[in-house]
Amino acid sequence: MVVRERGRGRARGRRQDVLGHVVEVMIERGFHQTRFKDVAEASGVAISTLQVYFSTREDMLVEALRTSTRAEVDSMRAEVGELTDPWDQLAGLVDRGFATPVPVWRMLMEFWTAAAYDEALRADSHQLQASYRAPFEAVLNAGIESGAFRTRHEVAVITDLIVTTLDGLLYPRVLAQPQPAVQDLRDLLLDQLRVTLGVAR
Amino acid sequence: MVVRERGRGRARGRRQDVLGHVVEVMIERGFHQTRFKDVAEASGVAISTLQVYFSTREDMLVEALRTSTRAEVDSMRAEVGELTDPWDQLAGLVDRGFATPVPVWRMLMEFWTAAAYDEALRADSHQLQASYRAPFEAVLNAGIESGAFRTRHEVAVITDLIVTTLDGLLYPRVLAQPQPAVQDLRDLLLDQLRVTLGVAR
Amino acid sequence: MVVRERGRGRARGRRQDVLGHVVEVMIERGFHQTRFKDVAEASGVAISTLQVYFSTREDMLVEALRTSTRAEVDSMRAEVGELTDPWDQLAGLVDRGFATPVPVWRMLMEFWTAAAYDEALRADSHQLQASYRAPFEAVLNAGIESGAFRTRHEVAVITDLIVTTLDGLLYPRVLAQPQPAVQDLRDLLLDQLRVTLGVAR
Amino acid sequence: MVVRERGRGRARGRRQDVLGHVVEVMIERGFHQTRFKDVAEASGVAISTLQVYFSTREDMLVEALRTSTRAEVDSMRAEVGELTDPWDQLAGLVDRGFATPVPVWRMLMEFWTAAAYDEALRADSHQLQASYRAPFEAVLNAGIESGAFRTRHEVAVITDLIVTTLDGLLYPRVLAQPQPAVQDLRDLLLDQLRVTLGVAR
DNA sequence: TATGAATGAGCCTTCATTCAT
DNA sequence: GATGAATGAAGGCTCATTCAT
Repeated sequence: MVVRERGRGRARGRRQDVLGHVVEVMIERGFHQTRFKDVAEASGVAISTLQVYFSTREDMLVEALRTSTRAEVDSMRAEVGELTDPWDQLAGLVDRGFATPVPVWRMLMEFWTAAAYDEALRADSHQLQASYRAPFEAVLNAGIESGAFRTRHEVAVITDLIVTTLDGLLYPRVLAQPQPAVQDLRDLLLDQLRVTLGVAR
Repeated sequence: MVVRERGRGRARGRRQDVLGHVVEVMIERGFHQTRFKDVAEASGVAISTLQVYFSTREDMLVEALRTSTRAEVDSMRAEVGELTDPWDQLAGLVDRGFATPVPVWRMLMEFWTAAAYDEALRADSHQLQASYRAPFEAVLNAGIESGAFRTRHEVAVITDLIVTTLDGLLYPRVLAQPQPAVQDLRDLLLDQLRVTLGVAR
Repeated sequence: MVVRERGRGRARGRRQDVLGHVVEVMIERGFHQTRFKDVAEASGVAISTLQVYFSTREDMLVEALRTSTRAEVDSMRAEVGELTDPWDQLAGLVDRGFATPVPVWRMLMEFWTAAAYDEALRADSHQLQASYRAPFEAVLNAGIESGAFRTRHEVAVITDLIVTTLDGLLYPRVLAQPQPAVQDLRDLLLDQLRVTLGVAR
Repeated sequence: MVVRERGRGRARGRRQDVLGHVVEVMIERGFHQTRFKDVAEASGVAISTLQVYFSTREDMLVEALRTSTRAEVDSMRAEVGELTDPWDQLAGLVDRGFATPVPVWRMLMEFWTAAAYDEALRADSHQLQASYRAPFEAVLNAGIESGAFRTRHEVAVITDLIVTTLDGLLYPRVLAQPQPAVQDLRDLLLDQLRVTLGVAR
């Protein structure tokens, strides 16, 4: 029923479209450098219309970050769930993390740096972290329960290690730093996890 | 050498002082939110004087980031070198990383996010990364040569793992996220490194 | 005549209602500070509907002032006429002026200040003044004809004195100035009028 | 020493000049219609400079009103003092009031209407009223003490009557209303005051 | 008739920068 | 060398108004 693009609810869809453009612009120019003008040009929507949609520039940017980061984590969580073997699932999650495209890293960078100066966004970032960690902890717990994993470390700590390492990829990827070599790093990390979880090679 | 405090030297000293204030302000307000006005107020130096010192706002901020990040890495490298046992040295470096104070993380965050949009700063960041990695690689190589470490992984990759994990602490610390539990994470990381390097508990 | 509440009549009634709200808002915020938005919120009518009613913001405000000031003077004129003794009538008019409530003063203030910058409103203000003066002149003339008043001054000038004094109350009342003391002022004014009109105490 | 128009204190004089232009513009366009742009054009000073001088538009307007109203009252008070006979002094003050030029009335109108919506200005208006009333009360008291005036009314009330009547001239003058006839009104007012004060014709 | 959607015009404000002292 | 004065450029925001339903 895309046909009824005209009528009272038309603005709703356009608003959503714009949010996508906001993220694009933000990735290209950075949070604080993103002007209404930029988004207007990128989206073809008049500045004043943007203000009707989002009230304030800050609100626009924040909403864009909120929705896109949430969507990103949701898509990750959806993507796993299909595998059944605990180790495969874990490795899948890790691989997903290593495969994060640079634009997504940039978006996260904008989100987190903005959060460093914004109380509300910081709270959001905590929620986001919890959402991101959940699948890891779930898989680890499932593996332990099923006997596939055996470890003397706490699930939370193992998750810490994985997630922290993945987060540590952000700047190297965004800044195109020569190190780390992701493939080798990924192999080493999984190697160590096998030892830690008592999984045969 | 207090003598050259007058003449050209005095201005140089004042300039250096100002750079410290620039970093302070930048940590508090963020790179793009740091105005001449803020630095003038923090340092007690008139705006026009700041411009005499640094020409442009961007130049001022970039110089401040460059010098302070370099100083930070230099101080870290100086701090090690005293221990003799390879494992102790490695653990020392790791502990140093875990002990990084939040303000330093914030400074790094500003540096790296700025670098994401600035070619020159990005080059700087590559140099900085090399400087930061060097002591880790040196210790690892020394340990291998002395027979203290035995591993089938490349030194560069092991360094990748350590450094990436440490970098991954940045946002959690800056954003005061509940996870990771640094102490436990540190223990797990060292545990795994012991296995990887064939070091007895 | 509730019947013509539907059709063209209903809109007319709603329009009238809105005019009342316009005056309310104008008294609270001032002529030039009164936005469509304010009136829309106060009246529960959509902005675009207001524009259908009144075309332009200025038109809306002007119409509201015109109708409300006229209504105010009309009500005053209606209120008198009942007393028979000329002096009582005159005193009644004066008392009515002294009893003018602050909101009415504010409305007049908005009307007159707007008129200072609007030719059409200024013409209205002249008409209004004439309407307001008429009862005073009528009473004075009647009193003179009946022999109740004896004076060597012209009726118009006496009216001037009364009306000007009453007008002079506007800002003190609106601004809640400590002076004048209205009761005492009223007594003194009437005292002097007795002398001027040759009326015994 | 007008010569040192250049140097550190140059801005001071320019600022004062601008305030005059602000009043001019305000008289012509009204308080709320006075834009930075208008003042910039009238004074030849750049908008941003105006903001350096006065910070905010509102501040600029308020300061202009404050200083000009004060100056106006001061000049009135200075102008009297020269006469010696109490009645002549009183009549002089009244005549001064009747002679108030329309631009001054407009300025007062702007001041008072602005004060109606601004707490701080309202306080100013109270002060201004006190300053304006003072000479009237002084003359009345002096006349009573010297025996030139004899009255059973309080000085404050007589002052109320005079000042209120004068204030009542504001809108008629600003709006060029046909009434009152100022000369006749002035004569009647003075006639009545003679009676009230027991002064022979 | 009534209203939601969209937009351009205009204004205040912040800020870096130039200039003169 | 250091600083106050002045200004242009640019962005956010408010608001009236037009258009389509």
